[in-house]
Amino acid sequence: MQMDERKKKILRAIVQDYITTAEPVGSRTISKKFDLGISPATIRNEMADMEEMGLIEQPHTSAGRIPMDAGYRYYVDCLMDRPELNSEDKAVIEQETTKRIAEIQEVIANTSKLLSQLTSLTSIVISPHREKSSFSKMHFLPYQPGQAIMVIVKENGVVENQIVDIGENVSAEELQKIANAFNQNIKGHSMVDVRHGLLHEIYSELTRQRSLIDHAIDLLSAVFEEPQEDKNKVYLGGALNMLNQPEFRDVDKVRNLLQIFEEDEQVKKLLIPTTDRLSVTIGGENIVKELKDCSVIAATYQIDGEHIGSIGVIGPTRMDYSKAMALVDFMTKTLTELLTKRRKI
Amino acid sequence: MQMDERKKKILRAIVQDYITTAEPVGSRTISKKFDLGISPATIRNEMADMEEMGLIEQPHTSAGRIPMDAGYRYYVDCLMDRPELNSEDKAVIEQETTKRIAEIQEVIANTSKLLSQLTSLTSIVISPHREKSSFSKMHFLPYQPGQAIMVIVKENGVVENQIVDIGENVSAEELQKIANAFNQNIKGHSMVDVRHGLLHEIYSELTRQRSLIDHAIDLLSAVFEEPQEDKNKVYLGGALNMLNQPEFRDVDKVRNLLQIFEEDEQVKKLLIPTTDRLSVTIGGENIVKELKDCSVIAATYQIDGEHIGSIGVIGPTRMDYSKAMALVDFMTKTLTELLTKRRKI
DNA sequence: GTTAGCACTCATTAGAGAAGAGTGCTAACA
DNA sequence: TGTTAGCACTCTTCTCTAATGAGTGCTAAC
Repeated sequence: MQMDERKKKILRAIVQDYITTAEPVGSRTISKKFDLGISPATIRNEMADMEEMGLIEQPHTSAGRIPMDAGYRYYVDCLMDRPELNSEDKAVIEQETTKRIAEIQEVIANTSKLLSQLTSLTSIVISPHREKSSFSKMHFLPYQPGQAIMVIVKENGVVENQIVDIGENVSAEELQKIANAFNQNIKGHSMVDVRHGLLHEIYSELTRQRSLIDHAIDLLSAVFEEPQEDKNKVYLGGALNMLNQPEFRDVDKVRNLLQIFEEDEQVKKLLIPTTDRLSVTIGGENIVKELKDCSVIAATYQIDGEHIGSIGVIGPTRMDYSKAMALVDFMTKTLTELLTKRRKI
Repeated sequence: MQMDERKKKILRAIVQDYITTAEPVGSRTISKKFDLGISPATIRNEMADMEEMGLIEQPHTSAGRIPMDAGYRYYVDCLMDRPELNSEDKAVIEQETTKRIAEIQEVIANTSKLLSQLTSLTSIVISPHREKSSFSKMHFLPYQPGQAIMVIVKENGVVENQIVDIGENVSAEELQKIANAFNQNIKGHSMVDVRHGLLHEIYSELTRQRSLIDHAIDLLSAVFEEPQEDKNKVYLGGALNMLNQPEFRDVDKVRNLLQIFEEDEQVKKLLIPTTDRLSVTIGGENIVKELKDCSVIAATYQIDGEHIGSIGVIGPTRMDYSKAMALVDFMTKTLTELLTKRRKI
């Protein structure tokens, strides 16, 4: 069966009405609200066809139609208005993002918050992968007797530090030697590399200064064995917005949903980009099967052309795709811009 | 009216039964489950007395009794078993806290998680006040042409860093001079102090090296004017545990509750300690009136005897006070210990 | 002072009937 | 041949009623 013009108009009407009302849409409603110039009976015939095609369904015999996943998919791909940002939202974003912010963590947290506010959906932002960044340099600073501050500079401009025990009898000069050995060997390598092999090279390099080696290895191991805590940290915003959706009137559903939100690994799965551009995952297309009634709009943001994290929103399949897509798209660009600029601060 | 021994036993039975079943407790139930040696009729008479005293109430005429706030209060103050930790929980805590953890943030996040797990309630931990910590030292490290890494060491052992623009024509020696001026003047002062007055002293100190002053002031201002973002950060754990309580079968209640959890300021209010020791706030005693059906167990943790943050759990008034109090108490001590030890690492 | 017995209250549950929304089908119409 | 009006039918939702059951308060007996 083909989707002729009239069917398209009717499907479009069904999706749009259902998005705003969350009620099954009947033939009479369409005939009255949308000026299609055809009678309810005709609409009924067309709807029966589209039901056969798997685009819409009836919750029960005497109810109107609601879109199925395939119906939303067709709507998003073929029927929807071009996603475009309204000027108020744009103004809000620009106002919020011009604030100068020091911490990269905060930039991302703010992005998440803003996105959920504007969409009234739940936002997900995944921060840059920590292990991917490469080393640039390492320094030691004096702290207290027996301790030093180890400062690690990465090539992406992130600086980390840690107080380390060095033992009373290690001098500043010795520390400098360790730092030098370190700097010569690992510049440009990622943490993963270091942990998986380079450690040994540094080790053999350092055997020439026998007295330092034990300390050095201990220090390096301590730092690299640090659990990969916040690599790919997940920021969720507006999880509560979900509770305003009539889809989640039931506490059990709410619990199941929030449970998934609490597991970072699950949330990460949702944002795996399917395309290079804006990706839209509808209902059952989701990898996480518990979210078969939710849709995800996602995109990746970049630094210097490299995809380093993801950003997206999640909501019921019955969401305003056009608005959500416009906002995710714009926020992705904004975030890319912000992070690229940040590097130069 | 007086609370004689028999009334106490009955109230104790009501509270304990209600805590486990969440159902109103009838006179027959008490007579059967608890071996008090008196008939339901007698229990009914006593219950009528206690209802008059405002300790218990009936949800409706033909229901059993449930404790009122005052009833819980009396139970906690006079009737409850001494809060004592069971050995399994203790073992779990000890196992979890012996892991070596680098970031103070993470120590606190873990504490929060652990506490919610063991109590099946929602945990709240408030991190140390950032502005209160005093300066110890400042360093500059080379980074890229025109930029340097500024490392700030606080007296509580926290180290922060930031990449700063210094202009192409500032040498390493000049930076060192700035650092020295800085170190001589502000050691032992808090960020607030610096912002509110010391800046000028440093300024006049530095006038002797006229060429450096502009840079110095700029750098300092930039760092200190940074918004006080994460001062008193709030960590919530197991907010979902609340949804398992029959008290929150209703989505509206869930939303109201989670809404409060999302506002850090509200959550902070809950933990304002009322006593120096473990504080128990029951139902309507809460400042946040939306939580009139919840109780909060809270305590403050310390570094070197100074109260620097709070820790607690929140749950329905119908909670296992004894267990919750034992756990909060023990975790407070554990956290104090962990943080004190950390300073010496 | 304590207890047994009993009438009473009120929430909860199940079932029946009415109302309403929307459909599918058939037959008439252009 | 496509469109429309009319109508019977289905299924949900709401309301009302009756039955059930838990638990009480009161009274009278122990």
